[in-house]
Amino acid sequence: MGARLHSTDQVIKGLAEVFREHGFQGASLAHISKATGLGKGSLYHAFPGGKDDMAAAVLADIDAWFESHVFAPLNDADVPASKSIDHMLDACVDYFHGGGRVCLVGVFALSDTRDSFEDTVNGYFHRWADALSAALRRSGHSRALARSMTEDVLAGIQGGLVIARAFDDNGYFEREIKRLRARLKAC
Amino acid sequence: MGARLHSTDQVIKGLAEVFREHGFQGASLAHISKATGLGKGSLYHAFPGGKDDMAAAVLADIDAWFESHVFAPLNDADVPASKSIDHMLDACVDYFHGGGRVCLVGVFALSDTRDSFEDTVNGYFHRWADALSAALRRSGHSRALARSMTEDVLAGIQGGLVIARAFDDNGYFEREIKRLRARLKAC
DNA sequence: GTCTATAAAGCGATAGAC
DNA sequence: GTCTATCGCTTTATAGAC
Repeated sequence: MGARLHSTDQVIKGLAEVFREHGFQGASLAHISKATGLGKGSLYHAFPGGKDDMAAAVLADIDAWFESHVFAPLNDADVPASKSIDHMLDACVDYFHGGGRVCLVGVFALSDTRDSFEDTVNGYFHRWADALSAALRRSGHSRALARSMTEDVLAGIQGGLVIARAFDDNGYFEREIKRLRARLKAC
Repeated sequence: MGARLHSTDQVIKGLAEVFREHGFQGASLAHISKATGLGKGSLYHAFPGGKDDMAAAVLADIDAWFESHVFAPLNDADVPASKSIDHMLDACVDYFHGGGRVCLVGVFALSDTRDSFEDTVNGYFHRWADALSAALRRSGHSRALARSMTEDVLAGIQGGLVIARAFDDNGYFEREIKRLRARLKAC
């Protein structure tokens, strides 16, 4: 039973949990009501647009977290690039619970839900890529190499999450992060 | 609508298309009926267990394709390891339409559908990992390095598919394959 | 702001004619 | 083997009391 946590933030956390577990289509209002502790009436009062509004709110929450915890440090010229990159990988391990939590943006990217949230999904990965590329350029890499490494790292993170979940093995994700860290240092 | 392609193989191809596009939950019998050209009665005659049976048939079809086109060559000691690995990457670009087609096994791994098909999902990636590791060992790498490279490659492929779809950019996947190919050669 | 009751539509699945 | 008609249930969403 949802432990009646009705602050806006807690509701969004509950929503995120349901969408991550069941995907957009599988997240029924019955599941959502149970996870948030709110009845349908309350949910539609808070999110007049229904599930679409709820998912948009969750995505905006995720986006804001990554913006402040990951993208901003990467873009900050006052932070040493190597430090902000290390911090990015630490933040990923934390955020994705060492591989036990899927990336909702990635899940949406793979589903037909993608069409409804195309700009948000696109923007999330785009800003991540731009920020990491900027940090890599600050650490002396060419534009082309920075871009290539960035693409490789984003794929490694998302793929690590997919396979960690397929194997139900968080270690898989953590080893992938370790490999990415080494590769980013070595270049 | 569906161009009345009622051979078993064509039906399974239609099913696969629907599951890839909409996921398991989003693949309604209406969609499935349209894509296969078969009515509900015919579908339940062919798949008495309903959607679960249909998805299982699709997964078995995918599994068989990879087994014969990818895993078997990788395991074949008579084929030079470098050749079977190159062939694996070519097969992936072909099969996933250069990044425009998602990996249904990966999609299922991320969804709560995973629980229903746990063994199949697990087995698919496990046999892939074992086959690639075997090829890498034949090409002279230590057990540990072969395993690490294998994990990195599988993550790169799956992650490349996720982000290529997020950006709607097949080039992303193809560049990731190129990077993996270079890394596998360089080691 | 939260709830219950209810509407209207779509769902997976089945029955039975052909 | 394929179809149509139908069942029973769940779905999203709304209305209205409190």
